[in-house]
Amino acid sequence: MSERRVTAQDAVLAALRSDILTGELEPGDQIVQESLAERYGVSRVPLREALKTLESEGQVVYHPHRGYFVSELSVADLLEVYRLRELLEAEAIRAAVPTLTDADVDAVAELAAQVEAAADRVDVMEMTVANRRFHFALFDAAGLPRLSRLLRQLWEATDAYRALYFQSPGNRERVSGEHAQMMTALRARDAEALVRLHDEHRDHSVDAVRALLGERSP
Amino acid sequence: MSERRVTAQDAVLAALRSDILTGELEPGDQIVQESLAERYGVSRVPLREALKTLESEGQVVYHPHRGYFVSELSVADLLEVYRLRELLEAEAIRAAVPTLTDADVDAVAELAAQVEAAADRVDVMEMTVANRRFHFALFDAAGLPRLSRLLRQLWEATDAYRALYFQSPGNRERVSGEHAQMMTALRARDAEALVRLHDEHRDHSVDAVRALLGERSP
DNA sequence: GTCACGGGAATTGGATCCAATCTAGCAGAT
DNA sequence: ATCTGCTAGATTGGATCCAATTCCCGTGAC
Repeated sequence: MSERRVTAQDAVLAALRSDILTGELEPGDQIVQESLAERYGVSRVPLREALKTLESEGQVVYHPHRGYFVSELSVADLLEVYRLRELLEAEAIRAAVPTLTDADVDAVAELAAQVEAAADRVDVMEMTVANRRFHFALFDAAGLPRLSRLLRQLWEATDAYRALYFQSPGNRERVSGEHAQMMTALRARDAEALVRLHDEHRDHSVDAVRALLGERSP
Repeated sequence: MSERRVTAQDAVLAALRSDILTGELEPGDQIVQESLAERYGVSRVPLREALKTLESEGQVVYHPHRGYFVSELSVADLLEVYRLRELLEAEAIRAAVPTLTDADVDAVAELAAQVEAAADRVDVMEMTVANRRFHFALFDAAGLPRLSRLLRQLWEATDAYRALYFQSPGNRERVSGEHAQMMTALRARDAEALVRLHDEHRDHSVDAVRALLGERSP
């Protein structure tokens, strides 16, 4: 994972994620391999390998002999993602909090500051990335790599909507405030409070994303 | 999923799973694409696509320019898999039980009978397959497709060891007995009892698999 | 007007070929 | 003896080409 990105399939995978996240590729779109490969400047082989990993994450769906399509997230699917996140993130936080040193907590605080800085600059893309680093710093600290991986899959499934969520100034402000509360609980090593704050934090975003989904496909 | 298997990559994927399950490909082995492709009678392209999906399931690990290797399951990883299964299966069962009709319960009972029949015939491979159908009939009834998919991934990660578990006559007998108890709880629509039985059921297999792992890599 | 049925274009699936990278083994220096 | 640097072989990564399947659209029968 941390190996330097050299292969074309990795570059293509990153490009695909970005295109899905920015809406360049919209839910329901067929992915025409020939044209996309040309756009990325590679052949179809590495593109297809990247698509296979996106398929297993549920970001695209595959129909043999018909091709890959950007997944359409239904409301039911969205709610399921958040329900599973609730379950798994609580587990991660409870496992992580007791193991964190003061230095670790400071590092997490630094990441929270980066999220806020991006919010102030109204850099939505950077905020999305920083926000993810902040939350996963906590999750990864649990030392349960499989759990981390499952959570990454679930987060990626709703990446497109999270970026939209950060578009609104009100949401950006709320996120910063909630992160600050979470840091307080974290410094107090109060795992249960942190879980509760995390749940509220997530509930706010699910409400917003659900509203977005509703207007898009009524 | 349920589309008929026509493409070579699907066939190769099934073949790879089977080879890993039977130990034809052992943990730690490098997968030499050329020779494996030849053995399966296909070119390297569909093989590589199948490997990509196994990679995302954690069945194989991938190092750029070095290749794919069959994953080695550490004790820590094993315990993590079972810990996550405990969490997610409880959720699935609680969601599923209230929705099941009498006909559904009968269908599950039929699957339990198939497991027992395979056990009596000492058909380990068939027992593995039937056992999986039995448990997932329950999980899938929750109507949470993402949850089902995560559980499939977790089960697949330990498939190789489950087959070993069924090798022992004692284990086969215990499994049948525990399934019977679970059916009783299911008929009573007692989700909590079912969750508890499921946990015990799982604990037994984790103990056995842990013992296997221990003697293999001390 | 609707439906069934070709037939050709578009698209995907897979095979083969070449380039890039890694690995193993040897030669030589220290 | 050990370490370093190099070369040759093996292996993977990617591009191109051909085959197989699907899709789209026009034609004709009713």
